[in-house]
Amino acid sequence: MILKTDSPQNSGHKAKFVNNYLLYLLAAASEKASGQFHAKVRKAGLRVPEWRVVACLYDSDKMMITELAELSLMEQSRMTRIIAQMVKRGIVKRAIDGTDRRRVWVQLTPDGMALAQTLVADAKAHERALLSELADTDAARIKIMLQAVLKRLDER
Amino acid sequence: MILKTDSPQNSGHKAKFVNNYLLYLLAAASEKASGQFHAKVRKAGLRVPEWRVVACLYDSDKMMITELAELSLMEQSRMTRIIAQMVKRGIVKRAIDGTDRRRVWVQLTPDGMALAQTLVADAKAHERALLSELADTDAARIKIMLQAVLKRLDER
DNA sequence: AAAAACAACATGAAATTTCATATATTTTCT
DNA sequence: AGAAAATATATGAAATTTCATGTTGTTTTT
Repeated sequence: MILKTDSPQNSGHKAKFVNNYLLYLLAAASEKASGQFHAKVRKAGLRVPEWRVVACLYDSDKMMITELAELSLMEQSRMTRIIAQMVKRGIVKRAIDGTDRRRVWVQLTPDGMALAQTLVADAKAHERALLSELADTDAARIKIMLQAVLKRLDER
Repeated sequence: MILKTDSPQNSGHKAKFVNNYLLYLLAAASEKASGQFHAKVRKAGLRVPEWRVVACLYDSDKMMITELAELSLMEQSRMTRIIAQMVKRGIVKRAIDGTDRRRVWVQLTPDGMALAQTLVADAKAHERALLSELADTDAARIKIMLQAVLKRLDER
C-alpha cells in the first residue's frame, strides 16, 4: 500500500483561523444544522427559499413582499420571483392592498397552510432532537444567546 | 394624516414561529453578522465566496478543490469555477499533484497572501468589535457553544 | 493483471440570483 | 395643488449556481 502524500480533510488539526472565527462558526453551524432539515423540506416538494416563505407566513395572516424578503433574509427582487412561482404552484396567493395599491399581500392558500403545518411540526421536532444532543446548559442558552446577537445587530 | 392599514415589519410583536426557531436564528445571525463584514470584503475587491476561499487558504499551504468546497460550505462544481476565476485574477494558483494526478492543489499567490493577511486582520478586528457588544458571559461562550454544535453535527 | 469500483475534478444546460433600473403609487414639501 | 421625494414591486440582462453526468486517474477485487 502506498502512503498518501497528504491526507484530505486536513487531519493535521492545526487550528485553522476559520475554525475559531465567529462568522465562520455561525455560517457553518447554520449550514450544517439546516442541511439535515432541508432534506425533509425537499421531500415535501419545496425548495429552501420556498420553505422560508411558508415558515414566515405560518403564523401571519398576510405579509408584504418586502416584509417577506426582510424576514426571509432575501433580496426583494428575488422574493418577487419566488412568490410568482409559489402562486403558480398554488401555495400562496397575492392580493393588492385596497388602500395602498403598491402593496402586495401574500397569503397561504389552504394547500399552503396544510404544508406549513406539516413542515412546522417537523421543524419543531427536528429542533427538539437537535437541542437534545447538546449539553443541557448549551441547549438552554443557545437560542437566547442568538436572539441577543440579533438584537445587537438590529440596534445599529 | 391617514392611518396605515397595517404597519410593516409586523410591529405587532406576536412572537412568530421563526423568531424562536433555532435554524432561523442561526441563519439570521449568520446573515446579519456577516453582512457587515462582507461590505469590507467587497471593498477589497473580493466577492463573498472568494473571501471564503482566501480565509480557508490563509493558514494552509495548499488545499484540494474538494477540501476547499467542504470547508467553504460550497458544492464542488461551484468551487471549481470560483477557483478558475481566482486564478485568472491572480489570487490563487493551481497545481496538479505529482503522485495523484486527479488532485488539484490550490495555493495563494503572493498577491493573494497579501489580500488574505489584510482581510484576516480586518476580520479579527470586526469579530472583536462584535463580541465586545455582547454581554461578557455570552461573548465568552458563543464560539465554544457553536463549536460544540458543529462537533455534534459532524459526529452523525 | 483485468475488471470493477471509487475518487477528484470538469462541464453543459437549465434554473436561479443579482444588479441596476423601470414603473406605479403614495407621501411630503413648498 | 403641483413638484419632488419616497415607497413597493417588477423586470431585463448578465452572472452565478445547481444538477446531472462526463473524464480522467487511482485503488480494490477477484
